[in-house]
Amino acid sequence: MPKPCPASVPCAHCPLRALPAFAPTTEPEQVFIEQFRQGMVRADPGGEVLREHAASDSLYTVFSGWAFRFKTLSDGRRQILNFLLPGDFIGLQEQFADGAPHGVEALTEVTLCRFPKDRLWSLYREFPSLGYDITWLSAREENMTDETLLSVGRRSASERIAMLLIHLFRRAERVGLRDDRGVVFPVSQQHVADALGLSLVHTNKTLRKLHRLGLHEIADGRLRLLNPRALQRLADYAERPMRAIPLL
Amino acid sequence: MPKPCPASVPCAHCPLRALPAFAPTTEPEQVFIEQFRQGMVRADPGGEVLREHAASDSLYTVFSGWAFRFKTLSDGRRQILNFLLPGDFIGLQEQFADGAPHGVEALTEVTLCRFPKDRLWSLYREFPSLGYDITWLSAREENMTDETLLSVGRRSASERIAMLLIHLFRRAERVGLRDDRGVVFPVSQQHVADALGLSLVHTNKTLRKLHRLGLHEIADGRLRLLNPRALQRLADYAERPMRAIPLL
DNA sequence: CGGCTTGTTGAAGAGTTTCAAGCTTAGTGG
DNA sequence: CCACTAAGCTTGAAACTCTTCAACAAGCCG
Repeated sequence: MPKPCPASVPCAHCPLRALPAFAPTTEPEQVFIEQFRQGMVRADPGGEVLREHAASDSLYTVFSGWAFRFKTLSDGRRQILNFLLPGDFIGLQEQFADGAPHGVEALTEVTLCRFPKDRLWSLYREFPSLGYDITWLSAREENMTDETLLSVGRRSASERIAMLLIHLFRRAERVGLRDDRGVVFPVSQQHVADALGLSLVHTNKTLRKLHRLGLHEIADGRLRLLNPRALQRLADYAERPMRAIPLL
Repeated sequence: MPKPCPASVPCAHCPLRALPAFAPTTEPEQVFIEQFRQGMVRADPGGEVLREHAASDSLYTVFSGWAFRFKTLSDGRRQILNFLLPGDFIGLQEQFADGAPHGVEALTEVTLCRFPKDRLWSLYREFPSLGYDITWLSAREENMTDETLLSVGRRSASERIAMLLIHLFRRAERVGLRDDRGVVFPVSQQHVADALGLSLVHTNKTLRKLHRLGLHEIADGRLRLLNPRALQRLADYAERPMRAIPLL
């Protein structure tokens, strides 16, 4: 679904790998990844990266931009499962199901590194350490989904929003999306609503309330946490140091 | 936390492996698993298998009985993330986090096969195919959590309950827990409520409503689906053939 | 300029929670 | 053998959070 991308950054010069957020790879690993990769592709804002229920023959790593995973009910109700930022791996759930159990849509322009699904097994065979890394990424993603499930199941609207803002801020910050005006934040209120199981109207009112209380500010596609402490208290969120994670 | 278990079933005679629900393992794989395993342990109903936030040095596969994964907020609100049935793998999320991001509690008496966490990497190195299987199990679990997130975020109380009943029925059936009186169902209404992000009272009323409509019956610790079609329609759930899954 | 998307607000209504109470069953100890 | 207790299930009523409906404002783009 994503279109081919003219330019292609060699793994050796990948700006993501330079970030402290990502665990270092060995030389042979990196060489393998480079030849395993089938070039880069891109998708426009709102474009489909993975169609729900459809089969795909690719796996991806987000190189730049934002996207999200989602599921829909037949009458159109949509649940966003997770937001995808640079470094995130896409398509693993589909690897072991028949037909993508969820869709992936681009939030901004997104560029992706593409990998062949049918050769994943060879990766495990030839580089067990990379297989281990993929499991790691999978477990990490599950942890994030679990946290969201806790939010949606047991937190109030204000608490959910506080949680989401902190969480996305941290994640964006880690991949270098922060400057003195906050972090890039291409997420509409409709997306927030769909991610938290809330209606658009109530999301708007709650967001306004937190803003009025001076907890955060969203302007010009950027998010700033004005009172992180209060947000953390509201969300019942304990900050934990984040480990460096693998990057395929 | 679980206690040692006197008897120990050798993998070669494992009754689970005989079920069509599980993918066959090769002879050398099974030999490896057997020596990788550190015996069997058990936990009583209500007992802790994994303590939330605590470190553990074990991974487990459920051999018999029911358990569940959960997270709690500091004021006690609890969200059940998933139910665990025979064949399910426990502890992978913790492998890559510091401290268990969720707890695991026994619902019935549970027996588990225990594996050493610190040797997981050696499994990938020596038997990449088993590493691949573990990733598979991880992706499958994520799929289940995603489905629950869709339920809790976007389905009404009746729809959620219909979904849960179908899903648990299917899973229990697959591991041989069905007879002519339905499937074993050791789940209290409080558990249903905590799994679906509902209050106990509303769960009760909704459950009664579905029962009054003749959709299901829960009695003597057993669940029977009296009108699976109607339940599926209500839950907007499309039955898909389930693949055989790996068993460690 | 008109059309589209996103954000904003008020009011009414529905679904769900909370409070409060009683019921049944199984287990325990006198 | 029978109180007594504890856990789970059940029900009605009141309160509240969140949704739906409806309308308008602001910004962007062809």
